[in-house]
Formats: sequence, C-alpha cells, structure tokens
Amino acid sequence: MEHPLTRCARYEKASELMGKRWTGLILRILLAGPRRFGELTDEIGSISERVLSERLKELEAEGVVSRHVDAGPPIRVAYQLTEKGQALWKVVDELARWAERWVDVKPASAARKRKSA
Amino acid sequence: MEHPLTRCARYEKASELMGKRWTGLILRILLAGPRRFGELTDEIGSISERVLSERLKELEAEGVVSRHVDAGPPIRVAYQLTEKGQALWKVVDELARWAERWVDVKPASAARKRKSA
DNA sequence: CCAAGTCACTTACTTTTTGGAAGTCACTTG
DNA sequence: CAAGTGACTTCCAAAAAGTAAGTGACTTGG
Repeated sequence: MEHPLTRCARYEKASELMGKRWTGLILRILLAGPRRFGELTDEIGSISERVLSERLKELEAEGVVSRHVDAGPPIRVAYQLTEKGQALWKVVDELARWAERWVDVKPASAARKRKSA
Repeated sequence: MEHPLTRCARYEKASELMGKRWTGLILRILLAGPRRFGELTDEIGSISERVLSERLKELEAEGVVSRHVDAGPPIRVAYQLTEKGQALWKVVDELARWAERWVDVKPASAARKRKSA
C-alpha cells in the first residue's frame, strides 16, 4: 500500500455518527440556530418523525445537541447544538463547499459498465 | 427561527452520500492511496464484503472512486479516488480534527470532561 | 363543557439495508 | 489436479428506516 494508515478509533466513531442517515442535514439546520421538533421535520421534509426522534436522541446522547423544554404553557421543545456540536461547523461547511463544486443535482448519467459482455 | 435556511439539493445529495455507513472510513483509507478490495476489507476490519462491494459501486457511480483492473496474470483490482473524490479530503480532515478534539473513545463513565486545553 | 386541534413524541407494522457465511469464477501453486 | 487466492455474489437472518395511527398535555372555538 502506498501509505500505511493507522486505525483511528476516534475517527471511526465520528464517522459512525456522521455516517447515519439524516445526521448531516439535521446538523446543517441546527447550525443556523435552535429548532423545535416540528420545525426540523418541516425543514428536512422527508424524514419520518420516528427517525428524527431517534436521531435527536442519539445526538443528545453523544453530547452534540441539547434539548430544552420550555414549559410554556404552550409547551415547546427546542434542540440546539452544544459546543461539541457547534464545532462540527467546519465539517458541514467543507461538505457544503464540496457539494457546491462537485455535486450535480440533475439525475446523474448512468455509471459506466464494468467490462462485461 | 433564528436564521432561515434555504434548502440545498446539492448538500442534501452530498450528505446522503457521506451519510451512508462506512463511506467515511472508505474515503479516509482511499485518501492515503489506492487500495485493493481485500486491503479495504482488512483495513476497515468489520465491514462485510457484501456491503463494501455495494458501497464501492455507489461511489464509483457517483464518480468519487474509480476502479482499475490490472489483468495480472494475478488479476487485481484497485480502487482509487477520482479528482472529485480527492476533493473530499477537506471534509475528512475536518471530521478527523473534530474527532481528535471531541470524541472520547472510552466508554462514557460518570463524569465527562469539559474542554481540556 | 365538550369537540377539535397542536405539539412532541410512541407504537405497531412493513419495507429496505446490513451483516454473516458460503458459493462462484478465474486463475496460481504445490 | 486438489488447494489456494482475490474479487465478488448469493442467500438468509437481523437491524434500521418508512408509514400510519395513537398518546398525553394543553388550547381554542361553539
């Protein structure tokens, strides 16, 4: 191999977190400011409440987001990034830059076939 | 909401790509140089060949990695990043930095450390 | 007061993805 | 020519995500 690569448990864990469906989207939205549960579902659009709830719990468990209950009377729950979560802005930002530069949003042309006959 | 946020289809697609299990790990390895199928399975450790094969096809379809067959005789297949794939180094790098700074690899015990310089 | 609605979730059930192991195909080596 | 090796596939069970309907606290309208 060209370069040996030491396995990095921290990176593996980080990658496991970001490598879950919807996490990247949730983070981008929360980087713009706190959001309530319903706002998140609306802004993400196609996520199911079941999964959003799950993802939010995972992120909270990881210390990336915090949950704030405003006992109203109209009870409202807001989610916002912790310091650890805010620190992810660079990752999100670089991914956004990459996306701007490299992602074509139109239906991708078909992948080349492997040599088969 | 604090800041409105325009939905970005490109980011959504990028996030869908990175937001798949194993993709972050595969990318980090490939950023260190080309790898053969077996090397990837070994270096990742716990991925199944079925899923690695699937992920590689997806990444190839997205134009992030390219597949090179060296018709040997000992036939070998190498995967390497395309220019588009290489461009992801910043994302991987920022994620790695974040992980170094914020991810605790040990099982979380009673007290959690705050930012220790 | 009672019915209907909102918000933040849960629960139950279906579909899709992933994991694990074994099999395939084209060679290579003993 | 029986046993590998490398790169995948196939099959099947387990886990995660999608869908829809339900829950509980509280509000508004008639």
